[in-house]
Amino acid sequence: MEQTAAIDAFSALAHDTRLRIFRLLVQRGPGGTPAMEIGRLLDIKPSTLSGHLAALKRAGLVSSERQHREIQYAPRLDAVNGLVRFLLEDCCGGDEGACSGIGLTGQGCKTA
Amino acid sequence: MEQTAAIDAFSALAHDTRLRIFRLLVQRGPGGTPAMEIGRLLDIKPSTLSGHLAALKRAGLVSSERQHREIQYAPRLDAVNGLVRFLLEDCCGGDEGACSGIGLTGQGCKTA
DNA sequence: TCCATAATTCGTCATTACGCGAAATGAGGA
DNA sequence: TCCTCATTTCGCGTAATGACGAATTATGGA
Repeated sequence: MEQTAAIDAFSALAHDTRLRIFRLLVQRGPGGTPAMEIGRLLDIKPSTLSGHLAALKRAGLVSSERQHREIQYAPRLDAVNGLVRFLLEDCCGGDEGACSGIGLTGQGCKTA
Repeated sequence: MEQTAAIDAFSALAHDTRLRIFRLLVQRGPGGTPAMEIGRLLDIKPSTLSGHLAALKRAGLVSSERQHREIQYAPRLDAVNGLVRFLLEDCCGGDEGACSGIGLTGQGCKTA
C-alpha cells in the first residue's frame, strides 16, 4: 500500500453516499449485490450511482462481476486491512508496548 | 461512531499532507510531537500546518496538549479502531464464517 | 514589563468534486 | 436479429477545498 492508493481509498470513503454504499455492501456480504438494488435501497439515481461505484472500484474497495444482466458489487475487506496496516506502519517507532491495548493487533501495531 | 464523524475522519485522512502528518505522529508515538517540529520534518508552512492539524483534531484523529511554549500533537489510535468498527459493522449480516480470514477480528467482523 | 517564538486567523485565488438529466453503450433473451 | 433493461458517459451549474502571505494572538523567559 502506498500513499496515493491510501488517499484514493480514504477519499472514496469520505463521502456520504459512497460510505453508505460500502457499508451496505459489507452488511450484504461477499456474495455481492446488484448495482440496481444498491440504488433502490439507498435511493440513488443511476448516473450518480455509477460514478460512485466506479470511484469505489478505482480505489480498490469493491470488486465487480457480471452475473447475467446485472453487475454484482462486493466489498474488498482485504483493502480495509491494508489501509489500517498502512496507517499504523512503524507504530511508535517499533517500540513494543508503547502502543498497547488498542485492539489492533496484527494491523501494524506490534503489541496488543 | 456515526456517519458524520466517520466522514470527517476519512476526509481528514484523504489528503496527502494530513495523511503524512498522521502517519508521522503514529510513528512518533503517543508521547506527542510539537507542531513546529512536524512542520520542519515534513516541510509545511505554519499557516498551512495549522489548518491541517485543526482538521485532524476536529476529526478526532489527534489530540493536543500544551507543554511549555509548544503544543504537542499525538495520534488517537482508538479513533482508527472506531473507524474500522464502523466500516465493518454488521459484517456479512452477522453471518459468522462468511467473512473469515481477513485478520480483522474484533473490529466488527465476528470471525477470524 | 518587554521581547522572541509558537501558533492561529483571515482574505484571495485556483482547482476540484457533486448531482443529475439526457443521450449513448452494452449484454442477454425471445 | 431485434428489443429491453442495466449501466455508463457527457455536460452543466454549483459548492467546497487547499495553499499561503500578512497580520494577529498567545505564551513563557529575561
